[in-house]
Amino acid sequence: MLKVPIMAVRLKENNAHCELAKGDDLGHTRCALCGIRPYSFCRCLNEDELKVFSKISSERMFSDKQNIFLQQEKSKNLYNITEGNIKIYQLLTDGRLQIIGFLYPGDFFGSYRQGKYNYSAQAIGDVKVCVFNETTLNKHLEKNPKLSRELLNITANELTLAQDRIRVLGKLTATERMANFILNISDQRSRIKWQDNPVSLPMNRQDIADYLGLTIATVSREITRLKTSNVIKVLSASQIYINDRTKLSLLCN
Amino acid sequence: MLKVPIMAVRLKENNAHCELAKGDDLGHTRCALCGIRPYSFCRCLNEDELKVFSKISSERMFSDKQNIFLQQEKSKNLYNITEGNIKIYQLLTDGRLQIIGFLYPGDFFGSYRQGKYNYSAQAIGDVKVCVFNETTLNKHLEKNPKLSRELLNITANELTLAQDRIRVLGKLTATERMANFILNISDQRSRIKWQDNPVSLPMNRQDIADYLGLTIATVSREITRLKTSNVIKVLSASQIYINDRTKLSLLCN
DNA sequence: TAGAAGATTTGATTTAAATCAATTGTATAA
DNA sequence: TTATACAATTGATTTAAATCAAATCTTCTA
Repeated sequence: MLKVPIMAVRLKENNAHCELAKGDDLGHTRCALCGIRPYSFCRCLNEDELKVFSKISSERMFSDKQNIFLQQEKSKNLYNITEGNIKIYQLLTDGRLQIIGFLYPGDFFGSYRQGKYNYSAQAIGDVKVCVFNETTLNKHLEKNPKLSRELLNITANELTLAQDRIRVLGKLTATERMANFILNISDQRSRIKWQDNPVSLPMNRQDIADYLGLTIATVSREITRLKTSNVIKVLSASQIYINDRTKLSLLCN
Repeated sequence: MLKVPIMAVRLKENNAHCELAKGDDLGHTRCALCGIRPYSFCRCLNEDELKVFSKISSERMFSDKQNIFLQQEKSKNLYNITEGNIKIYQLLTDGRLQIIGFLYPGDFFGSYRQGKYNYSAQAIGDVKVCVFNETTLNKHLEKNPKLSRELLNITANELTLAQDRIRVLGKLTATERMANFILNISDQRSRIKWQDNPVSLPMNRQDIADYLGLTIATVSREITRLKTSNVIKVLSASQIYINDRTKLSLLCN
């Protein structure tokens, strides 16, 4: 594989100068009003605990392509998405980029190793997140075993998803990866009760390529193949209608 | 990628008819004598808690190529390795196989989703494991927040390692994957205070290939390349001496 | 110790996906 | 509406790794 230094330029690692969301002064009521809670780790908390939780967290907004944090930074915060999508990615020294995951409302992120984040995180479109100071949240976990259990369950589940991705990147063909991707997006959307067909893709073709370990040209060709074989309809670049879910499932492996 | 049905035969999914390890009747003292505890999730327990822990767990032995469990099985147990190595893997419908990870003494495994294991687990050589009934362990976690926290930390760390593997399989060349692999094995060994140079590889070339998303021929060629460029010495098929760790690190990416 | 079986290496050739290079499609602003 | 920039598609060619196929090297057993 040729290592193109040009790729290093592709991603502007602009520092996050985000603004506080409106209504943050009413912090203790924020969680009570949060619509994504049923799909988030804080769902295990009761009303009183939620009031405390509102106080130890704050809300921030980011706009398209803004970085929430970078991989090399000292990890100070943990995050929970309340609105929009983010991508988490690792950047190689020569500019190659691997997208580890696309995250949705309710997803918790900010995992670290030896005090540094294990990936960079960047907003795709407008994003709202809940921010927790790592130390504060850790202290809170000591006092609140329910929350530790919930986080353990969520993290263990994330791990199984990461393991599935290892299989996809290690063994599947371009066609299989693409089929998998579309079905996963659809499943993810239905999990949080969003329309699962057609699916809208918040990310562009380059992102899909960087996620699937392919190139933009291959992604485009595979989408065309799925279209030609009537498995999907491409309503617009970012709107995909699944015509034949059974056929799509069969293509997954 | 051609899908060879022959490969389905490669792996005999022999059911695990394992024997109880000697001394299991002395259950309550087993943990106290366990040498791998400092590297295992049970390290957070005090002496009294360990006695209880010895009682809710049992020890089992497996020999080379025996399956501890299969992916499609209902998950009933969780495991901790006390001796030897195991591989966890996912099998595709057409026989292709992806090794998710090689596990070492101290490693905890048996993660599941919707009541089924997320991978199959097989012994590489002789193996001793600690077995926990899932329900029993979960009840124990309720009573023991320290243990939940410890498991959370361990699982979160596993997740970061899985994310690194996603990068490796998504973006690295065969040479880079091989270099990474050797360094990772060396690091893993030094973490549990084993000799980190030369490293002995418990797995064969086919396993390495299935782990790195390559073929046996490519793995062999890459090892030859590293040998020819004096980065490593191949003492025997399974004994690799790292001649130049700096060069090896540079090859990683 | 011979020889059989299996594991590993190495060589020749093919191929899936990458790369390079236009071209077409789609927003945004003048 | 038309230019402009950017995103996505498509075509031609290259290439890294797979596949196919021997040839060695190990290990085990008779």
